[in-house]
Amino acid sequence: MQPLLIQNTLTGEKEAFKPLHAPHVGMYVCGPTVYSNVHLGNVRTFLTFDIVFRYLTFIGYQVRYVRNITDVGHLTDDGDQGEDKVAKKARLENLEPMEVVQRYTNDFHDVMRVFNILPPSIEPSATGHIVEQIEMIKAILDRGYAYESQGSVYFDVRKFAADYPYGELSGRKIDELISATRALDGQDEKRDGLDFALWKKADETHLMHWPSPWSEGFPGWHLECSVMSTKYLGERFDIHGGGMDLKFPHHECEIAQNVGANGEARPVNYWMHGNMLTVNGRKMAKSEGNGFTPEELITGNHQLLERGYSPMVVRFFMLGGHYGSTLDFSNEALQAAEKGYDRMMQAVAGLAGLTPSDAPGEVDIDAWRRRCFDAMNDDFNTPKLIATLFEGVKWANSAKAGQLALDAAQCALMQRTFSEFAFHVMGLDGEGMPDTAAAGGDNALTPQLLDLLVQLRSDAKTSKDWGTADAIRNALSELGITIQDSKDGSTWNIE
RNA sequence: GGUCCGAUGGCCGAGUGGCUAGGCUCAGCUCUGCAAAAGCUGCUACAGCGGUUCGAAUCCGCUUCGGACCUCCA
Repeated sequence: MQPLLIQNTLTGEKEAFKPLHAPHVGMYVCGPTVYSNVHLGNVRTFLTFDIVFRYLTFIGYQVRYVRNITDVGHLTDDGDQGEDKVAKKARLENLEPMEVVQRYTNDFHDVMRVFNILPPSIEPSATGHIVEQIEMIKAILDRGYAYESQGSVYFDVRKFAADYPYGELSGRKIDELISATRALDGQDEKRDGLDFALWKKADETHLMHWPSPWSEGFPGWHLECSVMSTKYLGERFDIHGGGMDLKFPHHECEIAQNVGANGEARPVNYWMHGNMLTVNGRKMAKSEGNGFTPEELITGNHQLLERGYSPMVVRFFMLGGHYGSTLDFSNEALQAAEKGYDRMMQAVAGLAGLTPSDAPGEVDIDAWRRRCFDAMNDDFNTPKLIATLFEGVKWANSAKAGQLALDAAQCALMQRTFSEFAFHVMGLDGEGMPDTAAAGGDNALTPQLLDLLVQLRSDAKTSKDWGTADAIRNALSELGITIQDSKDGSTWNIE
């Protein structure tokens, strides 16, 4: 097994990854709240953990990857006046709440598919686990870390903090939090401003509600993740992921709930947080109005976008930065990524048709391959991996130009390495490659027709009929097909 | 206000004490019927000021600027 290091946000250290029950790994990632379309920032987080999932699987772990769908329970405001986001949307759009949920769940799945983000092993929904959530509230009540108040149940943070560490993950201190919550009034149900809801009593206008021992109501904001991670991964599991902005209060509350319910002191061994996608240095968020949807990105139909970009280019762009750093979006950066991506795909395609040298190879492909592993083993460092792969791109191109010797074994190992790291681990789908581009076209005859045209042009070149040769090249160019000449003949490429 | 993080060449973006990624852009060259592609070469940076060290982008301190979280947020 590869010696993998993971930046653990719980400890702040980069630690050697040791699963509780190797080769099995349990991973939980906070999924989307399905009350609106996902934007590109959301996509980045799910991409981050897609890479984690893919790489762990690639190096031989059997991963149970749980990613939830939040379809109830997030309040729009703090305090008692809060309204469920799903219910609010339903009211605004005049829909059944579950209709809203279904619509945006479908949208989410579509987006994930477009970006080649793999589905998780289990995708549980909050509304499907109301019974379990009620059970966990009972357990927390039984252990004395929650109290009922007018039909609602709140987590007693101070009581909990007296027995267990609270704020460990986010580096918060209880006393500092107190002063920060001074502005929140009108919360007379709570004993303390720090307390958070486990169960909320629903008023008459609330659309989504369930019976419980305390009231007809709905579960609190953070409870579902505690419940579903425990149910499918156990009271203690390996990796919990999510966006940086969920660290506090969401993940802190999750830990408190888990510990409060069963006393297991360390429910999660490795906490991982993906950083934000920014636009002009600011976090992309719905409330900022600077977010765009994947569809807008692809079509280019948004004021921030000069034109559209393909999903794989966007994927490649995002992997060009480390998940733990903020990544700034710009048209310039996207266009640079697009060129780099195309160049890599071309080189990989060229590798397949390369004639190996009889002479022994001149570069150390084994060492290069090892450095690919090293990059990923260093906390999933995809930018480093990409840089390493580009060294291979250069060699492949040099070999094709007859300037570098690569023997048969080396060619094979390079192809295998690109296949594994570029396509398998990074999940690029090779859409820019001639074969697949043509296969994805409308007509299976396309490659043959193009081969024919290229052959005609080559014949014209041989007879020095430059007019015909250039006419064919120009005509194809207008159709978005480029012709590349080399010593071994000409090749075509769509787009 | 509190907590935390960041500041790298024209742009993006890795890199935690000496070996000084990578992509894009730009200039020159090679190849080419021309072009494109590709290859080669060049442009060699670490916000500022101090300090530690034989040696710092990398460690420490201060300053300036930016960001995230503290309220739903990937």
